[in-house]
Amino acid sequence: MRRAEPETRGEILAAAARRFAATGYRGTSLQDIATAVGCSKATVLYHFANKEALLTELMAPAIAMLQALDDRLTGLTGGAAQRVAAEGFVDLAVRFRREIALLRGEFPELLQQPAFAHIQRMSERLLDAMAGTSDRPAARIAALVLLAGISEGCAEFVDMPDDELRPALLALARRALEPVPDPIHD
Amino acid sequence: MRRAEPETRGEILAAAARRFAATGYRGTSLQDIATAVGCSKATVLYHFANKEALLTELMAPAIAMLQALDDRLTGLTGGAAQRVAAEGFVDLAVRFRREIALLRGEFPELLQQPAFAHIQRMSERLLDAMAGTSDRPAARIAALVLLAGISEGCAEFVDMPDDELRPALLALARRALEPVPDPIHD
DNA sequence: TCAGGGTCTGACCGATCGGTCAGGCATGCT
DNA sequence: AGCATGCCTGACCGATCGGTCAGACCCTGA
Repeated sequence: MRRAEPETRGEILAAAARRFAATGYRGTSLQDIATAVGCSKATVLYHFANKEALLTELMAPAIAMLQALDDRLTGLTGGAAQRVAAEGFVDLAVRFRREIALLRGEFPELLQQPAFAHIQRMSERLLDAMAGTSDRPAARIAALVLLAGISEGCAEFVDMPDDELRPALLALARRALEPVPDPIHD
Repeated sequence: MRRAEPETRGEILAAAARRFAATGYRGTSLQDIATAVGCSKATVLYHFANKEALLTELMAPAIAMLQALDDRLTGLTGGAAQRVAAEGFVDLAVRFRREIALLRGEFPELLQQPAFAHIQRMSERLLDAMAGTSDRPAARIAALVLLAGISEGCAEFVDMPDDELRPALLALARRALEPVPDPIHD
C-alpha cells in the first residue's frame, strides 16, 4: 500500500475536505479519511498532529479573511459598520463557501471549544455591526437570521457561480437589514 | 438510588431536552441524560427503546405542526403559497423554538436518516413555496437563507416573548422574500 | 403467604473513536 | 558499506458509545 509520490499530505487534506463536506467534522473519522486516500490512519496522524489540526489548516484562509474583516470593523459604527459588515461577510461567505460548508452546521459545537473562542468573539462583533447601533431586538434578530442563514445555506450554493451568488446575497442582506442612519459629523 | 415517585419517564424526557439543547443530539450520551436525572443508563433505555425514540418523542409536536402546514400548502401556488408558507413557518419556529433549538444545527445529519426522510421532503416543499413559483435562483437563495437562518437562529431566541419574536420574524420574512404576483383567476 | 408484574440496576457486550508506538523500507549522504 | 532520515505501517491502547440482560426490589391482588 506504499505510495509512489510523496504528495500524501496534500491528498489527505483534499480527502478530509471532501469527507468533512459530505458527513461533517464529527461525522468523519480519521479512518474514513485514510480509506479515502488509500493509506493508513497512522499515516494521517503522521502528517497532522491530530484531527483538529486538519480542520484548522483547512479553515485557515477563511479565518484569516474573517480576521481581516474584524480589523476593518474596529472603530466603525452605525450605517458605515453595517455596510462594511454585510458586504464583507457576503464576500467571505461566497469566497469560502466550500470551507464553511464542510462544517455542516457544527458551528455551535466547534465554537464552544476554547481553540475557537476568538472566532466566537469575532462573530459576535460582526453580528453587532450588522444589527447596527440600534438596540431594538428586531434588528438583532434580522442580523442573526441573516448570519446563520448564509452560513448554513452556503453549503447548497457550491455549484453556483460567484457572480450570480454574490449579488443575490448582497441584495438579500440589504433588504433584510433595516438601514441605520449615518452619524452626522461636525 | 431508587426514586420515590414513578415520574421517572417524564424526568428523563425533560432532562434529555435540556441536555440536547445544551450539547446537541450527537453530543449528548445516554449516560449524560441518566446522570442529569439521577438514574442509571439502563433505566433510560427501560423507558425508551433507544436514543432516537427520545428525540422523536421530543420532536413529535413540532413535526405534527410541520405536517399540518405541509397539508395546507398542497394545491396552493404563487403568492398565496408564499404567504402561507412564510407565516406558517414563522409560527412553527416561534412555537417550537425550544424543540428546534435542541437539534443545534444537526438538521442536515439527522434529515439524512431514512426515518426523517418525510421531513426532508416537507422542508423542500416549504422551500419551494417560500421561493414562489419563480425559478430565479435569487428567490430560492432568499428562501433558503431565511429558512436556515430562522431554524438555526431560534436557539438564541428562547428567552424572548412570543409577541415580540413573531412580528419581528414576520416582518423580516416579508422584507427578505420578494413578492410573487398572484395568478389571475378567470 | 405467595405469585406476578412494573421498575430499576450493575455488569457486560461489541463497535468505534482519536491517538501512540516500535519497527520496516527506501533513499541519499559520508 | 554503513548510517541517518523521511515516510509509512500494523498492532495496540484507553475511553466512550448505544444497547442487552439477568436479577433485585417493591407493590398489589389472590
